[in-house]
Amino acid sequence: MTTTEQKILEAARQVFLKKGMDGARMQEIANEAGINKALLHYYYRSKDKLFEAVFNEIFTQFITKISLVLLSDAPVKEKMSLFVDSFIDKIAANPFVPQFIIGEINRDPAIIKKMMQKSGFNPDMFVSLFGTQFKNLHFDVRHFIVSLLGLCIFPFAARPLIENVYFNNNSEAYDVFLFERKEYIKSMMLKFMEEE
Amino acid sequence: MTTTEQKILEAARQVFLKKGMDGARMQEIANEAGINKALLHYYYRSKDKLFEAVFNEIFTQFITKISLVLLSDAPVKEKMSLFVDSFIDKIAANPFVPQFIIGEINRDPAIIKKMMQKSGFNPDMFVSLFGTQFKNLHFDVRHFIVSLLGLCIFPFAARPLIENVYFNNNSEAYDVFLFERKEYIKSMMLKFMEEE
DNA sequence: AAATGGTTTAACTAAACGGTTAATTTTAAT
DNA sequence: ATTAAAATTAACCGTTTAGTTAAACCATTT
Repeated sequence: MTTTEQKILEAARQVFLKKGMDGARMQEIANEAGINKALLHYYYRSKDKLFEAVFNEIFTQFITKISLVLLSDAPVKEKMSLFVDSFIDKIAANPFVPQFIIGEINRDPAIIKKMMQKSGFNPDMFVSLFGTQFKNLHFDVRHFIVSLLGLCIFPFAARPLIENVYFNNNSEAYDVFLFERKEYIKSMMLKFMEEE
Repeated sequence: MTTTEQKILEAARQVFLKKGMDGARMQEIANEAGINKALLHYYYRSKDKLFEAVFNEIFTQFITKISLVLLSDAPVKEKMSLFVDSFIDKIAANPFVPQFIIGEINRDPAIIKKMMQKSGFNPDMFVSLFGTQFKNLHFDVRHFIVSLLGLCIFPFAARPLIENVYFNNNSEAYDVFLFERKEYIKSMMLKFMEEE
């Protein structure tokens, strides 16, 4: 059984994910949840508050996914492979998430601080933990992680464009491309990480 | 001397770039241009038309930049280096462009077709021309280009987040990071392209 | 100097928006 | 069964929004 509050959050999640804060309408969220608009304000006082709840949920989930694998103590190459596989699977299951997060942190950069402390993540944690794991390599940890994220996220965020240019808007063909992508990224990074 | 029409387009460009279609307000564009709001409708009938003009300008400029280097007949490794350097410089001079394009093509994927034909670019052109240039390598052209774009664009699109997590919101430090990025991407791709 | 026609403005309109209110229904405790 | 609290709704409110209108401006032409 799902409570009304959950139904609202789920509906808000769907609408906000697709349309973003600026494009979303309270009425549409209410319709999606199958309730009256006033009920949104009953449970979440304002559009801002409702959005914050949705963003927090999505952001926390996202950053948790990123950190879980990376904070494990597997060997770096193996860790990288694990990350690519699980991360791309995760995005494939929630394809709107990357573009949503990217859009909203650019709309309101201040939201990051708020979410970081709310979700209990400490920026230092990332730097130090990733750092100690990777320090034996001559790679720059930050560039390495940013590269990994960019390689995984970009094909989802820019999907409509790439799908048009390279796949003639064939959606199934693009799904195949996204599936192949895991192996491509892994082989690319492994070669880069080779010591010769 | 700049005409009112140009002033409007320039103002609209600034506002749309920062806030996107949904977040932009005609009044703000009018203020930015130092004119009356009705004048916007005099030159560009509607918000949609004005946005289309702005998007077309930005998109055409963007895709032209991408294609110019890639369509040259330089050797692939050299071409890749040229591309990374010039592309990152271009984005650094227009940091809002990537996020803007990504956001808007997701909001309205249909806009891509419209822009493609308006700007005279033919999708086939990319596939075939890139293809013939790269076909001697065992690399998948599409994955290769998507990787290159992701590596270059992502640090700009996700700047607020990365700047917070890795640079404690030190903007100058992040500019250095972006500058370093050119060399990092090039060395990464060169190693990947090596035949052993 | 009167008329013309493109340009610009202030004032206005209608619709959409986020949010409120007051009343009604449902739920749960006594 | 009665009552209080929680949940839900319809109607409404004030504001904001894109877009319109009619008149004023201003340089050229007649």
